Amino acid sequence: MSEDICQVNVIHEDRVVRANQMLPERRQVAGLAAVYKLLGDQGRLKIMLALNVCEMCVCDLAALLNSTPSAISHQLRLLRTAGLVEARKEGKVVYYSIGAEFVQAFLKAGHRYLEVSKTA
Amino acid sequence: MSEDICQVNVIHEDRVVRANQMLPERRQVAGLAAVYKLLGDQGRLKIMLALNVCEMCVCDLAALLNSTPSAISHQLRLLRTAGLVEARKEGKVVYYSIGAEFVQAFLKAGHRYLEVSKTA
DNA sequence: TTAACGATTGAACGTTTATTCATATAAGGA
DNA sequence: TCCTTATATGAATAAACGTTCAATCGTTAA
Repeated sequence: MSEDICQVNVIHEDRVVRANQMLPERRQVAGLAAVYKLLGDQGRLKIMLALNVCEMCVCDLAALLNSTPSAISHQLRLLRTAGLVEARKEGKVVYYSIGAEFVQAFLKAGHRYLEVSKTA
Repeated sequence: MSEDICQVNVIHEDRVVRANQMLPERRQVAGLAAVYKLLGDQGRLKIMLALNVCEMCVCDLAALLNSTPSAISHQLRLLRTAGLVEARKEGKVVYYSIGAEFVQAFLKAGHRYLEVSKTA
C-alpha cells in the first residue's frame, strides 16, 4: 500500500521538475488564462478588434456585431472588469476603448496567426 | 412601422462601417477565437507553457498539473486537433510538443502581460 | 415634470465545457 | 501467451457560460 497521494507514474522526473520551475506562479497563470478566455469568444474578440480601430459606444458595437445592446453590455462588463477595455461617458453615451497596452500584444499575435492561417 | 431588421439605433455609422471593413472575415475571427479559447483554460495553458520548455509525455503532464492521464489526454486531443501541439510516439509513450510557430507569438504576448501585471 | 433614449443589471434559460469513471487499444516484458 | 503499463475514448455529471427578457438607472429634450 503506497503512501503516494499522486497515483501518476512520472516517467521523466527531471523534465517535470524543470517545467515546474519555469512555470509562473499559480495566480499568474490564472490571470493569464483569464485574459485568453475573454478573447476566446467570437463576440468579445470582435469587440476588441473593433475597439482597436476606434472607440465606440454600445449601440455601435451592437450594430456591428448584429446583436443587442444588452448582450454587448454584459460582455463589455467582463472586459472592463479585467481591464481589457475602459469606458468614457459623454452625456447618455458611453464610449469604450482598449484599456491597456498589453492588449495590443495579444491582438498582434492574433494577426500573425491570421496571416499564417491564410497561406495554409 | 420601420422595415429595419436591426432595431439598434446606430449612433456613429461611419465608425461602424470602418470597423466592419477592418474586421477579418467571419471564419478567420472564429478560428482566432478558437485558439484564444484553447489557451483560456488554466490546465491547457499550463500544458502549453510546459511544452514550451520541453516535450513531455502524458504522464509527465499529469504529474506536473496534479491531474489524471485521462483528463490530460482529453485536453491534449483538443490542442492537437487545433494544431497547437503535435504528438510523437515512441514505444508506449507519446511525446507532445508545441505544434506550430505562431503559438510562440501567443505565449510571448502572455509573458509580456505577466511582466506588466507583476509591476502593477 | 414627463417622455425618450442609451446603457446597465439580474434572473432564467439552454448550451457548452471540463472532469470523472469505466473501458478499450496498443506496446513491452514476464 | 498473459499481465502490466501508457494512452485514448465514450458516456455521464456538474459547473460555467452567453443570450434573452424585463426592469431600472441616468441623462437629455420637450
